[in-house]
Amino acid sequence: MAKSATTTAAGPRAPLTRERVIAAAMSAADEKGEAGATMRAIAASLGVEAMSLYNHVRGREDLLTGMVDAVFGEIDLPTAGAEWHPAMRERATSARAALRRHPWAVGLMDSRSEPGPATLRHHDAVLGALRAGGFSVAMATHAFSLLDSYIYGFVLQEQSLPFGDADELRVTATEIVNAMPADTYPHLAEVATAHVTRGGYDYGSEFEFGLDVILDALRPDEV
Amino acid sequence: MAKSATTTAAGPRAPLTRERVIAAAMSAADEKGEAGATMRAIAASLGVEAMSLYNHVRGREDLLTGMVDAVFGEIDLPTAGAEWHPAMRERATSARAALRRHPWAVGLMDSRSEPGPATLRHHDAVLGALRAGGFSVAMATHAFSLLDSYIYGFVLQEQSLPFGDADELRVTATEIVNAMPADTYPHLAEVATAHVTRGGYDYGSEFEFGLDVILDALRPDEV
DNA sequence: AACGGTAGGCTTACGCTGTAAGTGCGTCAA
DNA sequence: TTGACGCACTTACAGCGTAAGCCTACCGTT
Repeated sequence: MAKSATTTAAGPRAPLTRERVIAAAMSAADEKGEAGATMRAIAASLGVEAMSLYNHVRGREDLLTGMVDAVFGEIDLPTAGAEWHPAMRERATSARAALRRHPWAVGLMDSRSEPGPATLRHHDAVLGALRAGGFSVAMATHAFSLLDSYIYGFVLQEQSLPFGDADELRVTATEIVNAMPADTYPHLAEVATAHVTRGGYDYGSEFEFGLDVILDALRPDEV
Repeated sequence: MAKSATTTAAGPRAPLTRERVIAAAMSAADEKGEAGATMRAIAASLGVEAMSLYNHVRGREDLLTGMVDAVFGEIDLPTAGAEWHPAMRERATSARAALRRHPWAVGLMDSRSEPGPATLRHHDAVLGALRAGGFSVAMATHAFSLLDSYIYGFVLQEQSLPFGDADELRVTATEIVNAMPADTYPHLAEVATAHVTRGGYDYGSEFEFGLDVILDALRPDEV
């Protein structure tokens, strides 16, 4: 079908690369969910057959690992000379944004144990910012673990909420208040009622709250 | 094959139920990973054909949702009259233990938006403990979100580490120090070196550190 | 004692998945 | 001009979730 154009001129098809394959897989997963990003679907979006992908990727698992690494590549690195406190704040916000752009990423992380180059670079930069801020090696590890746990966990919760924005929350909360037998889950009902009456609540603002609690509790150790 | 025994006596096969199906699926996933827990494999472990499961479960998605809910059912509820601080501490430990027993659970959570009854009961009890401890509705929500984010995120990280215990960490750290081009990831190298020389570090203790930071930063608001 | 309904197994079949294996073309080096 | 090689292609297969329909053992009624 595309045979006629294949002459001496520059090929009618951009060459496949590992990066292009991973990028196509990410788009497919963003649009149709992780399960929708099949080898055939990814290949089709590149105008190619499924098996051609295997020239650039070891298999599906390798592809998923590459996708996760690419997400880390999208997170802003802490600026070189900046103060650690605002730098960590910005990084956390950027990380959350990247993980929300690619909702499949968090769910993939727990099954991947070999970090890619972008992941390593990112981790190294964060540790560096903390060390430069006066954190000891041990304390930097503590802080890093705590901050990242919070970020990943928050996004995980955020994605499993049955509502997306403030309006949907209001609708959902109303349904809950009406549907619930009133005293089976009294405290959930209390929270739901508060949101129905108050409204305008965005779960996203919870992220700021927790992040500030953690950042204010952390500080470099002077030894 | 099992035909002969089918007489008037009590049936040779325990009746299938949703609970038995979910329990079998959990065992299968614990042993062979989420991907290994196929409908056919689960059915086989119950001495039944795959399609029989559909009499008790709407489909694979429904089954996975039930499994996640069952994991929440394994988490200890905060004791009724206890102080909120130790109660939250115990719940966090119990939650981490349950999520570690079933490594597939965290990865499943982000794709499931309808909480099951055990999940609701659990959430209600935690909110109740905080409210009883003097937290306002808003503050209880903050605290809950922060604590759960930390727990989920920590387990997520824990599971994607390329080592399991202190010994494996030492081996891995040694490999990293030896294999790394020394100055591509200087701060990672620094941390790895510290672990090689010091040793005996268990990542699990990081959990305690972060948990205490958060618990100490939280307190009920007196309004 | 005989009967009809129903619950809950079973079998079959379909489209889709990841991927092993082998084929053939386009390009570049000598 | 020729040889080799990279890379996309085709074919094929086992295993997946599940729709549809069948079959039998049980139970309440008559």
